[in-house]
Amino acid sequence: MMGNTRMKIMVIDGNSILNRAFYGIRQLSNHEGLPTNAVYGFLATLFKLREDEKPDRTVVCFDVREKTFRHLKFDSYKATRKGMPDELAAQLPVMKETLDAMGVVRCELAGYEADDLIGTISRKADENGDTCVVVTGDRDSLQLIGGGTTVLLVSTKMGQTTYETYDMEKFRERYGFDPIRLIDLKALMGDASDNIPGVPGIGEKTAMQLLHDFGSLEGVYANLEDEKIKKGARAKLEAGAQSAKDSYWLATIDRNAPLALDVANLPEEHRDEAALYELLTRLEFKNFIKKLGLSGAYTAPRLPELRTQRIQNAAEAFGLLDALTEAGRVFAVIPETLGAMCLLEADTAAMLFADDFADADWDALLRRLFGGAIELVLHDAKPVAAALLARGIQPEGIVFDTCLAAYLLDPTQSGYDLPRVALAYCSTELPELDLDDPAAVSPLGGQEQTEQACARHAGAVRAIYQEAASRVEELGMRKLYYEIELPLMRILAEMETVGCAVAPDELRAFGERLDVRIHELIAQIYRDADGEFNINSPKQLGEVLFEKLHLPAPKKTKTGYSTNVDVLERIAEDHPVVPKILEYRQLTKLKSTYVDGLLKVVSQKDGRIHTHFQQTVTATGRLSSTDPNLQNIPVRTELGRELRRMFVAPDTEHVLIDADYSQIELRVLAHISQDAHMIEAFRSGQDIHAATAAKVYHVPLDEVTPQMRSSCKAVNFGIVYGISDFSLAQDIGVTRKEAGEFIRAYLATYPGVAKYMEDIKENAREKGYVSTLFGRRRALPELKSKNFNIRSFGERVAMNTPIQGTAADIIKIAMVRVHDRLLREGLESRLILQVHDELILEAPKTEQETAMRLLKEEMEAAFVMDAPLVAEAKAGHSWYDTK
DNA sequence: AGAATCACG
DNA sequence: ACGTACGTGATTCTG
Repeated sequence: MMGNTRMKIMVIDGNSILNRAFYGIRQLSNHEGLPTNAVYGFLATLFKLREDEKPDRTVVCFDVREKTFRHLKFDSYKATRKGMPDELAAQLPVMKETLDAMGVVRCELAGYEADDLIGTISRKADENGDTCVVVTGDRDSLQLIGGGTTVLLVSTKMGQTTYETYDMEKFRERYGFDPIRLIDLKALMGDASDNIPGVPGIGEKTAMQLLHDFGSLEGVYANLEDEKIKKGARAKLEAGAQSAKDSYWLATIDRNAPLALDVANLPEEHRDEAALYELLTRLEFKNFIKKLGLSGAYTAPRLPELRTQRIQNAAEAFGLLDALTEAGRVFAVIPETLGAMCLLEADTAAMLFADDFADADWDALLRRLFGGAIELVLHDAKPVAAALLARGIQPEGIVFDTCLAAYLLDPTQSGYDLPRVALAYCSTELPELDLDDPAAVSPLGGQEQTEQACARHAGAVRAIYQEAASRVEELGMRKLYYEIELPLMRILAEMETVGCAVAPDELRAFGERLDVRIHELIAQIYRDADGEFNINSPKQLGEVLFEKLHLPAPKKTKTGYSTNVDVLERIAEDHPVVPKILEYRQLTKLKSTYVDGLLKVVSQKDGRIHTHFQQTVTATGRLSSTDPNLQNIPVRTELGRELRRMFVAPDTEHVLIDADYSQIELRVLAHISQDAHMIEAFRSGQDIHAATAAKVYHVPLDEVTPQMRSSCKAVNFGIVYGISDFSLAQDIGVTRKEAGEFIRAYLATYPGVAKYMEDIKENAREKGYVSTLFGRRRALPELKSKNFNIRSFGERVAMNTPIQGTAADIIKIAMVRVHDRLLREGLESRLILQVHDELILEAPKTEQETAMRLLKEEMEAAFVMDAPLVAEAKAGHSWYDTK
């Protein structure tokens, strides 16, 4: 049976591919170069290649890291041979375990490198009449090409992995000689990276020429007197004869390693699904679990079996809710449409669908459920709360939100949807469930499956709750969770529901004005550039500016010329088209992102804009705003600021009230660092940037020039971000050295700040995390990275997060206080927006003065600091008018 | 899907 | 010596 059919065997250089993945990731400065990412990269490569190549068998070869046979002969070789970094080598066991679980054959042999094992396997495969695809990142292996053996070369550039198959033909085309002559080439020119000396003085050019003329190393030495060899080269070849011989031997892959592996009878792959699922779960490689079609069924289920109960009768439903009032916490899964509910208490999950009830009954059921008498635990409650508010139902009784808890416990995750959190907290794979999909809840089909799935989701919410609630306590985040984030969730739901009134006609008119000017600019730009092109395309724009018009190109991105505003401003004087492009950029930004973007999201129902505040996105604890983002409405340029005229009070009986904190982050810095000088500057009510300048320049306050103030303002900002001389120099336009001096002078002025910056880094390194004054945490594994860039980033984050995060905590507290007090005082004013250090209310004019005073008071009293908080409130008909 | 750009604090 | 400020989201182009 064997030997009759040609097998396709894929042989992989495990060390090479793993190393490649590791350094590939490290090249990307904003990626964390964690060794497990390299394992991920390796497996990704393996899966992809097996899909593309469809081999019958796969073998992965590894170096055994001690002495190889080459080391025995050449000490120098051993001394400098590049090994695998220890942290990566530490991943080898788990990787080998994974391969074993997949049923992939592994091959390693003491005293041999992976190269030699691959060479030997490919030779044997060839002898058996099989074909062999060698997968490696190492060009040396190209010498193995021939017979049934081809090489698939893997390379990584800028994090992009590319694959290239080399067969005999391709190699000859590329190199101009046979693959086996690669050895001769190395013998002549050497290889610094592999510490093969070659012939001293012979480089790539000469070596290629020699091989071309004489075919092989032997040929070269047999024809040393040939006239084609120049005198100098001849002398070098004579002197380096022994080195050439040694190098030839060093460069040769051993194809006769004493392998125990029976290449003719490689076993069929048998996957151990349970082990593989467990491993991939531990590694958090969920993609692979999905890709391989594994499921949690292979692990012992962590969640108990639940009974499901379908309720379609109104009396029974109200009875259930009465019973739940007496019971413990109820774990609920409810879609945003409010069209169904799954309520888990003890071991029974009750499932109710709106379609089974009269509208009035369903409404009453929702009111009862959220009436406050039942203690509800939900995952991601805000959308449900907002939907209830939109229906005029007050969402009471939500005592825990597992999504919010998971965010507080680790705010750096990329998302917190229930399946993801369930996997992280209780290794449970949840079935798909879309209760918003009318098909799932229609009486026609799939109901039972939906019930089961829903019960499992509710079960997961309970399991997460049990774990997360205690961890919130353990990490000292009880107040942060129950007194800030959870109440805020409800407030955000209200803000989203209320929305913000807009003036769409004025917005359209503004858009038309922009359009007129944009079209003028397009015509002028085409004329100036002597041709049409897509101005929106940085690629085409770069070609026009820097190739066609020959303007100096000051900077490049990884894909080509940089054409950002910094670059264009530097060359604005050099050609009349540049200022027009700058203006075009500005106007099209305003038009497409703001005018068109905002018009698209004006509600059909009430003509207002309802943003969504994200409470579980940022790593620092700030909110973010989406669909639309109302936290980045232009203000810095006069033209952009015009857009704020479109955000208005709904009628002449109302006003907008806007209050913002003055210098909240610097005040937090002063307080946290306890720097006496900075605290004093704030206490005395001075302009902080001017006061800083007076101290740094040693001049009286009234002699501070605008330039001096401006530089110090830049440093004040830079300090908060974790400054470097280079970036400061870039920002304020001085040399790097001057910027460095400036930072030194600044830190001498505020020694408490200097000490804080050092202390926080050390503290973060020791503990592995930083925290805000209110106990919000952010883990910082980056600080332990060997990669300078990653580590430096970690240090800047360690300096910045406590400041930005504490400021975020403070304004959240202010929001809760403002909201509570408006309620307590029976006012109709409503919070509608938050922009990091700014709160906006919509208020009846009759309440204007009261609300302004209240807003300022609550914001300033949110937290008593040594550098006291100051907030200024202003009122106006539009957001523009509150400046 | 990712890169480039630019809007905000 | 390294490569260069923290945190976001939307739009557009491109492979």
